[in-house]
Amino acid sequence: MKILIVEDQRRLGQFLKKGLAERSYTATWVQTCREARDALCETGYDVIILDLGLPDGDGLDLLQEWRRGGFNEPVLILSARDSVQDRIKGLDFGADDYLAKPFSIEELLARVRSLLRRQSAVKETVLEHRNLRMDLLGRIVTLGGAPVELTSREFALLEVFLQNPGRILTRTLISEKIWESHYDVDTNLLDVYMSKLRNKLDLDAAKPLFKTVRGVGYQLL
Amino acid sequence: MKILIVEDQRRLGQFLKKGLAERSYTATWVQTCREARDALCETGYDVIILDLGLPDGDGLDLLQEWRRGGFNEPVLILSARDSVQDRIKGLDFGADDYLAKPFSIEELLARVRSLLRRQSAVKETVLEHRNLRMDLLGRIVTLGGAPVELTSREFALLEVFLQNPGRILTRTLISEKIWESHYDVDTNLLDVYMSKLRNKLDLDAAKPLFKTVRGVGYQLL
DNA sequence: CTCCATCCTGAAACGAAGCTGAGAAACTAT
DNA sequence: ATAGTTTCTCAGCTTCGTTTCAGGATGGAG
Repeated sequence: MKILIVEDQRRLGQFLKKGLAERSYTATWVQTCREARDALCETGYDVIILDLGLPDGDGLDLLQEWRRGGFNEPVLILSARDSVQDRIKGLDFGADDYLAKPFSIEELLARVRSLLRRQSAVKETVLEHRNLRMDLLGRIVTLGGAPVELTSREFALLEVFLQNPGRILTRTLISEKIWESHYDVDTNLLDVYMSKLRNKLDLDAAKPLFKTVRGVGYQLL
Repeated sequence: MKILIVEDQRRLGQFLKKGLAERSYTATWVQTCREARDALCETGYDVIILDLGLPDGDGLDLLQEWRRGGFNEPVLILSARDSVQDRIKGLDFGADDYLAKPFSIEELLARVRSLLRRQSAVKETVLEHRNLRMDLLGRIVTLGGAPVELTSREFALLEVFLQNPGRILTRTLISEKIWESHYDVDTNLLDVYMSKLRNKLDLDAAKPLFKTVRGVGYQLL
C-alpha cells in the first residue's frame, strides 16, 4: 500500500509518515507542489493525502490538474480551511474525502481504509476479518488475540479467503492460487486443508467461519 | 439518480428530501430500519443516506447487514454522534462517508456528488431486477439486501431469467441452458426448480416475480 | 360446467460431493 | 542417518442437492 503525503508542515508530515508506517503502509512525504508532481510520475500510489496550503501553489489546482489528466486514484484533502464552502469546493474538484485540521490519526487511518476498500484488488499487509487477524509480513495469524500456528499451506489457503471475504470462491479458483496450475482434479487436498483450517480456526460452531457451498466451493462468512 | 434517506427526525427528513429533490435527485425518505429494509427491496438506489439513531434499531447494524449481503452502493452516514471513535466505527463498518450533524445541505450535496462520481467508475458483473440482485462473480444473490442461499441449479435457473427479464422463455429453451442438450422431456425437473425458486424468492404474492405461461414457459416480471 | 392437459409441490430414493482420521511420502534440520 | 514436521493419498462415512414420482390444483377448450 503506497501512500503519498503532500504536506508542507515538517512536524505534521513526519507524524503522518510515522503513523502510516506503523500500520505497514509505505508512505512517501513531499512538501511542495513541484515535488508532488515529480512523485506522481512514479506510478503505484494507492492513495494521496493532500494538504491545500502549499508554499508554491494551491493543492486544489494540483488536484484539478491531476483529475483532468485522467488520474483516478483516491485523494483525501487535509486542510485547515474548514468552512463549508471549502469542503464543497474540495469535493467538487474531485477529492474523495475531506478532513479538517486538527484531526486524529485514527480517523485519518479509518478514512484511508475506507478509500482503499473502494479500490479493487488492493493488497494489504494485514488482513482482518471478524476476530481473525493475519499479518502477511510477519506471517502471524491470531484468533481473538491468541496466536494460531498454521503451516504454509494452511496460511496460503486462509489468505485467499481473507482477500475475498464474503465472496463464494470456487474450488478451482482456490486450488489454482495455492497449487499453481498443476492441480490434479482427482485429489481431495482442498477438502483436507479446509478440514484442518476449520479445526484450528472454526471453534465456535454457532457462528462458523467457513461455509461450504456444495458443488461450487467455499465462502468466508 | 435515486437516493434513499433513512432518518427518523421528521423535520430533517423532509428538509433533506426537499433539498435533494431541488437538485433533481429522486429521494425516498423512510424513518425506521424496517422501512429501510423494505425500501431496499426496490433496486436501483445509487446512494443511501443513513442516520444512526433510529427508533427500531441501530443504523450501523443495518449497514453491516447490507454489506454482508453483498450490497455495494455507497452509504453516507449522518449522525449526531461525532466522536472520532464513532466516525472510525462507521467507516470501518463499510460506510463511504461520515457527516456529523449539524451540517449544511450544500456540504451534503457535495459529498453525494463525490460518492456518485466514484460509483460510476466501477462496474461489476451484477444483474439486477426489481429487488433482486445477482452478483455473478461473488456468486451471491440478495433479495432486498438480504442474502438468499441458492443451490447450483437454482442459481443457474435464476441467471437465465435475469439475463432475459420480461421475456417469455420457453420450457425447452430454459431446460437446454441448464441441463445441457441431453434433457429428458418426460421429466418435470423444471417445474420442481421453479417451485423451489418461487419458495425462496417470490415472497410477495401481490407482485409475483415469475409468471407461468401455460403451454409455453415462464416469464420474469 | 366438465374434462383433460398442464402445472405445482411434498416426500422419498439416489448418488455425488464433502469430511475426516490414519498413514505413506517428502522434506528439513540437527 | 534420524527425528520431527508438513504435505499428500486413500478409504469409509456422512450430508445434502438432484431427480423421480405421485397426488392434488389449476386453467383453458369445448
